Amino acid sequence: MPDIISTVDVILLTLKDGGLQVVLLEREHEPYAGVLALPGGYIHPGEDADAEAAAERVLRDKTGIVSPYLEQLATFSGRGRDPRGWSLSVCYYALVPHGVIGNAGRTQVSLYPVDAVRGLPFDHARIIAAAVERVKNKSSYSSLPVYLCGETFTLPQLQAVYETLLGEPINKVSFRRKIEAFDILEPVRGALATGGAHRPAQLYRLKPRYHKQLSLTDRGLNAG
Amino acid sequence: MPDIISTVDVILLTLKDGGLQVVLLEREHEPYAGVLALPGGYIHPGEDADAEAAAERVLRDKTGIVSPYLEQLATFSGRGRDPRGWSLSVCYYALVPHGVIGNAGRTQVSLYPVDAVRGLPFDHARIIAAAVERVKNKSSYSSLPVYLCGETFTLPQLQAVYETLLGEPINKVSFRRKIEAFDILEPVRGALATGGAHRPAQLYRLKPRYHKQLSLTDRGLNAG
DNA sequence: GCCTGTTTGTTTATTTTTGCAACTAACTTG
DNA sequence: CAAGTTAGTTGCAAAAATAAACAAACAGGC
Repeated sequence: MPDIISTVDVILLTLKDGGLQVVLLEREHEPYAGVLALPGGYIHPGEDADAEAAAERVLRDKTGIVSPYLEQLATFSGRGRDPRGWSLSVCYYALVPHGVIGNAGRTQVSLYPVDAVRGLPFDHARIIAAAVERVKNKSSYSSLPVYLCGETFTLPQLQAVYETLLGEPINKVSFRRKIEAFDILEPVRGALATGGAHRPAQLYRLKPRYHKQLSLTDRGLNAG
Repeated sequence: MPDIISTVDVILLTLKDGGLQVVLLEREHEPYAGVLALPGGYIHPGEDADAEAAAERVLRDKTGIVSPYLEQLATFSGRGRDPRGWSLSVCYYALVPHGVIGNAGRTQVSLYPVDAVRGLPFDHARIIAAAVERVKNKSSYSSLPVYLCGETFTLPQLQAVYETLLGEPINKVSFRRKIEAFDILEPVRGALATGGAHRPAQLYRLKPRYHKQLSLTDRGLNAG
């Protein structure tokens, strides 16, 4: 019986230049050596407690990044994915503010707009599409997008993040009502003075207990 | 490097006696031979196009059931799950009307209330809990529960299904509005005459094009 | 046969939520 | 210090969800 190639892949997403971007790395080994692909690697049963640990290891080793939010996306498998044979990849997606990429990065960590990636090996294009759909979908009823913001941020900034993810404008007061209902943010003393020639906005940060936990709404963050 | 045990498991759920029940089978082989567990088995790379095909095969071979709705739940993996070593199970959940269990069943196919399962091997209890949570969660904003109903059903019946899944009563007109908005049902000529000493209810069935496709709402099917 | 009980399905009214627009606040720049 | 700009709030109208009341359609008993 032929063996199964067991790997993990990480879809590391961030928001930059008004759109979702994904981290791609040049593959070191065959197949597709030198080609841009998702960070991934074999599961090391001796080293990894489980697949999520493997994903964390791969992400850390290949990009130097430790993401506060890492969630299993799905497992992609089958005969045709990998020229080496029947393969299985447990995929995880991570969301980070784009500031941490490049700072903490060790090798060449480059970002690519998710709509513009082409020529990816394996089924990585499909995997990215699935991750993007999941993020957009989850953004419509949860606090997920806060993981794309930095340590502190203003409500208008957060609203802009939601709007780019959802692809439509949101009513200001509806948005603030929903975020308030999540009850996951706390104001930081000291407003955002950033060179704006206008009233400074209040800075917020995630309440400590929500650092790794999402908040959901049963009504949805609708457009407006 | 030690090898990885790659399997699939199927959480086959149905609604019976006012609650979710799961199909468990006595394991044929070690470890835990003779113990009740989820239907599962090794992935056969030579035979299975992908993990979902493996899940369909396992379900068919072990229970005789082909489920119209089968969705990947998640992959559970790690060192401690299986006494044989580092293992990985891609899990799928299926929803069927409880009528098809036992009819199509070949061997001893038994149902157990999901709240009352105890002493399961591996991490099957956790897997079932995850599946139940997924089903309940998805029921709050989708047409998923129709897969628990038979070929035809009345709106009050469907509402009862939703209410047991969500664990709370739903307002009648709100419910009908939401279902209407899904636009997935069509009336069947001829009302439900079942021995009720009351007005008979209209029978509905899934529109053909929705036989395998969910319909979502962005507002949620709230309680009432 | 007709009254009663029961459940279905619809209509009407009330409350809640949402969306919009106008408003005030607070800052920078000229 | 006036003008411009964005932040944040308030009040109101439109829409939607909920609740209650109602009407329809059957079975069963008298």
